[in-house]
Amino acid sequence: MDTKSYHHGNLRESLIEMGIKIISLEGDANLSLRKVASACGVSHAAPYAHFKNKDDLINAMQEHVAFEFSKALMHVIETCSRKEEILTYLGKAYVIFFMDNPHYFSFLFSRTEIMVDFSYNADPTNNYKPYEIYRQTAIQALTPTGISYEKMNDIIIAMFALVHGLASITTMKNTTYDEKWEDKIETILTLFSSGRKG
Amino acid sequence: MDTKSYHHGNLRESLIEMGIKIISLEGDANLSLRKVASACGVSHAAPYAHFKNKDDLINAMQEHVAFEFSKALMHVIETCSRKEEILTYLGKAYVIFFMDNPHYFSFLFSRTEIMVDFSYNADPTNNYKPYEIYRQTAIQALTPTGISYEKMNDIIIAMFALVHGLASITTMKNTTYDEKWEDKIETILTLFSSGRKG
DNA sequence: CTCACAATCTTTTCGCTGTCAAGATGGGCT
DNA sequence: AGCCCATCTTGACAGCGAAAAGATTGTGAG
Repeated sequence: MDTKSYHHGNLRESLIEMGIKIISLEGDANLSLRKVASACGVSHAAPYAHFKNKDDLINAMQEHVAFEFSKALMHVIETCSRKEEILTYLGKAYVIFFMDNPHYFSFLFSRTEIMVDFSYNADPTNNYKPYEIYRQTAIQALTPTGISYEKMNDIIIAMFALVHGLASITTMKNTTYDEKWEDKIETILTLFSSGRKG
Repeated sequence: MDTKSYHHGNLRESLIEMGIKIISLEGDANLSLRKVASACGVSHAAPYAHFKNKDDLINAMQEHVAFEFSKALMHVIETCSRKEEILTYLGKAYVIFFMDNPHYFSFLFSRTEIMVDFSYNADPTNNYKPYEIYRQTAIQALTPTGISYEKMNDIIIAMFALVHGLASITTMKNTTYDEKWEDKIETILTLFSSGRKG
């Protein structure tokens, strides 16, 4: 905060937040270490006291955004009153998070961290990973139906792919859709499960 | 071909193909005009005789890959003998195209060209655009079911999002899945329609 | 045939970038 | 009080996209 002192005092956090701000406004292509440093009122090499290199800063930024994302998902899970439609609301929150910040999508999912793990021996402690959140919620929602574990696993992957695909498409550069399209998300998300019921 | 002559003779096409080769091997982050030029045995400014700037070359590369992609999809449509499962096979081809070349996915769908157009007044001449190919195939496949136009439209968007989401997930950096996971794609793709039937 | 033109390619230069090395600063512990 | 060392600055270097200016050569008009 004290812009005059030689030592910034909170540079590491400031760099992360400023970097995310730039990403959200201009996208990853326009992110440079020197620009972030300058925006923090600091010389171009100052970041190297806190991060090994540019990729190291980007990883920290990604963790920060991923945590915000998981918070948005968890909030829906914890406050949803109609548990029978929780997968629809969770999916809608998933899509809307990225519609609000389109640049976050490619930023989050094109980096080194494992955001999705479909392998049989996936780490169950990946609690903050989007697919793991969706998967555990879906298991709770689908278990009462008595579907076999194998089939439930496939269904969850399919529903997650549908949600993730909608997020990918709606955040694509120059993808066009009507204004009321956002209202359609819920309808589209329910198609899978309603189709399975009827 | 003649590496000694002052004039390359086929530089424009060579730059496009070499650029795509670099993308497929190293991803877009490692693509530079100078590297492409050097790989073509030409000075670093030579590309400017054929392309306005780097983005112009990238657009040409994207068109080239998009055409290859549409060819792969059209080939499935034209050679599919079991028309009742054409949407499954089309979706599988969609996913496998990008599994074979993971770097193509973000490259194709993060650029300026409109690859997906969900608006009501979408240009119907976008025949080579992936969503338009999928949509027209789906209309032919679903029309006999007698579903309303409105609902069919939503269903097609949902199925396309599922397919596109699978492609996005399977090509994500560091996404892990078992070897036999590729065999599961077909199963997962059929879940939507089989759920709707049963 | 020749010769000038225009397309193509090279060289040079510029500002920006990531990264590293060396030095300056000053908060906090002994 | 004085030293240490994390933090920050300055300066340098190679690689990048881009533009300007000059070199080369295929080609078509005469």
